[in-house]
Amino acid sequence: MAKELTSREENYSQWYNDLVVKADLAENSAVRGCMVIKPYGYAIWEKMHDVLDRMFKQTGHQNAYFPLFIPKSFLSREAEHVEGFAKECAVVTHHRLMNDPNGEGVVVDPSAKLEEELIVRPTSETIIWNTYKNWITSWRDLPILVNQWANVVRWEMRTRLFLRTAEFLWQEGHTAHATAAEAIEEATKMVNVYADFARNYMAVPVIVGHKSESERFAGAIDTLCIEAMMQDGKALQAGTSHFLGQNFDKAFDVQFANKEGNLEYVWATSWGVSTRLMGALIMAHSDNNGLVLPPKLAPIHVVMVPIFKTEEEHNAIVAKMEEMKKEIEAKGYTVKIDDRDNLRPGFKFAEWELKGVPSRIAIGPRDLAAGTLELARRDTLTKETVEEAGIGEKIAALMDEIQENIYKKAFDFRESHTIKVDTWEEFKEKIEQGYFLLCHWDGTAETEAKIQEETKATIRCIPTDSFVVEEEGKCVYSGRPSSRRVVFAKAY
RNA sequence: CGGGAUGUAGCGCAGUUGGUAGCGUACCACGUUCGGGACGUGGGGGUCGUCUGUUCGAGUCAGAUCAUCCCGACCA
Repeated sequence: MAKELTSREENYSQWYNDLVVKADLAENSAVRGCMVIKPYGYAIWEKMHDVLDRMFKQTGHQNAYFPLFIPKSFLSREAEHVEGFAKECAVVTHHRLMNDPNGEGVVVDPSAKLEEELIVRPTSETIIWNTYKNWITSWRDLPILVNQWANVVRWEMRTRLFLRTAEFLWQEGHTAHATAAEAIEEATKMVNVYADFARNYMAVPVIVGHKSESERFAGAIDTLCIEAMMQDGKALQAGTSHFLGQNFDKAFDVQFANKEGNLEYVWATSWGVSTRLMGALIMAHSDNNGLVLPPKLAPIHVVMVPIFKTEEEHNAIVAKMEEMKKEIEAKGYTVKIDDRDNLRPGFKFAEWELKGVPSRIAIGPRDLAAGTLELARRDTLTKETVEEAGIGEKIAALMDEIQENIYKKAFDFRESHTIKVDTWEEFKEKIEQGYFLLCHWDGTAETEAKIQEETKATIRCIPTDSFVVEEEGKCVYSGRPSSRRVVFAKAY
C-alpha cells in the first residue's frame, strides 16, 4: 500500500507508487489489478487523447467502435495470435444471475450458459477483421484507415499501476491496404506519430526501432516501437506499430478485386498506445516533490495562491488574480485560483507541486502594493519576483521554456546512461547500473535468450532513427559477426 | 502459478499471556493564525478482509478463502 505523504521528512524515494496515489492520479480499485483514475489524472489522459486524436485525423484516420466481446472462435483463427493471448483472457460464460435458492444473495443461473463463450477483448484484431471482411470487396474500398478508442482486458499474473493493469484504456488503429509497401509505410508513419507525440508533448525522448522476433506482437510480421528510458535507467515500451502482413485477413478471408479483376488478400497494420503512457510520463519526470508535468499535457498550467490575513486583503488580491487569469487564459493556458481559506500558503504550494502544475503565482499584500508577483516553476523549483505587467506573455514564454527544459533534462539523462559496449564483462557491469547498451548481436534468438537469462536484459529494439549504428563488429555475447548495434536494457 | 510479507477509521499504524478497540493524520465546529506543509479546545467516524472452527468469551488461536505488496515465470 502507498504511504501517506504528510511529512516533509518522509522519504519519497518510492516516487512512483506513492506519488500516483497521493497526486490524485489513480488508486487501486476493489477489482483485481484494475485502477480507478481520479479526475485530475483522467484530465491528463484526456489531454493525451485529444492530441493523439488530432494527429490521427491529420494522417487521414477516422474513429470507429467495435464490440467489447469477441466470440472465442474468432480469437483462435490466427494461430500465433491466440497463443500469445490465450493465457490472459477474461471469459464470459453466462448471461444471467438468479436469486440463490438458499437465500444467500445471487448466484449464476446455470440455465443461462452461453452457447459459445465470449472473450473480453485483449485487443481487437480478430473482431475487426471479421468486420472488415464485409467492408472490403474492391480495390476502391482501400485503404481502410480506422482507429478505435477503447478499453481492453488482459488478465496478467502480476499487475503494476499504469504499466500493467488488468484493464486499461488505449487506442488501436487497424488499417487495410492493397499492397505490402503501402502497409509498411503506414506502420512506419504511425510509429513516427508516436515518437513525435512522446518527444514534443510528453517531453520524453524515445528510440524508434524494430522489435526482435521474440518480442514481436503475436501475429505480426514486424513490430515497430518507441522505447523510453525511465529515471532508474530501465526501458519502457511506450507504443507499438505492427505490420501484420496478410496473417489476419487470410484468417478471416478478406479479399478484394484488384484493378485487373483478380482476387487478392489485403495487407494489414495495427498500432496502439495506452494509459501506460501515463506511467511513462510519471516515471520519466517526477521528483521527490511529486509529479512534473510538461505544459502541453498539464490540465492546469498556472496555480495562483493568494497570501492574506484579512478579508479585505483576500478580496483585493483575488480580484487582481481574476484580472490576470483572464489575461493568461487569453494566451491559451489554464489557470486555477486556489483561494481556499482553511489552508495556509505553504500547504497549497506543496500540494500543487505534488500534482505537477508547471508554474505558480503567489501574491500577497506587499506584491499588491508594489505591482509585483512571485512566479515559481515546478521543473526547477525556483522562484522569482516579477512585475505583473505583461503576465500573459511571461507565462507563455515560461511554458515553452519549461516544456523544452523537461525534455532536455530527460534527454541528457538518457544520453548519459547510454553507452557502446563491446565486451561481455562490461555488458554485465553496465546493465546492472541502469544503462541502455548499444552492442553488436549475432541476430539469433538463442543468443538473445541466453543474454536475458544471465542478465535480465532484453533487446529493446533494433533502432531505425538516429541511433542506427551500421558498422561491422562482433556479437557481445557469442563473438559471431554482426553488422549493426542494437539496444539492450532492462525493461518494465 | 512458485517463494516471502501484509490486511484493524479516508490514509498511516499500535493492540501484551484471548475479556468486547486505540494513536497519529485527515474530517466537522469555534477561536487564534496565514510570504514554504500552523496551533488550541471540543466533536463525529470502525461488520477488526471474508468464511468456518476452538472457547463461557476471538482483533488476538486454528483452518480455508479473497485481496494487496515484494521477488521469480508471463506480458503493453
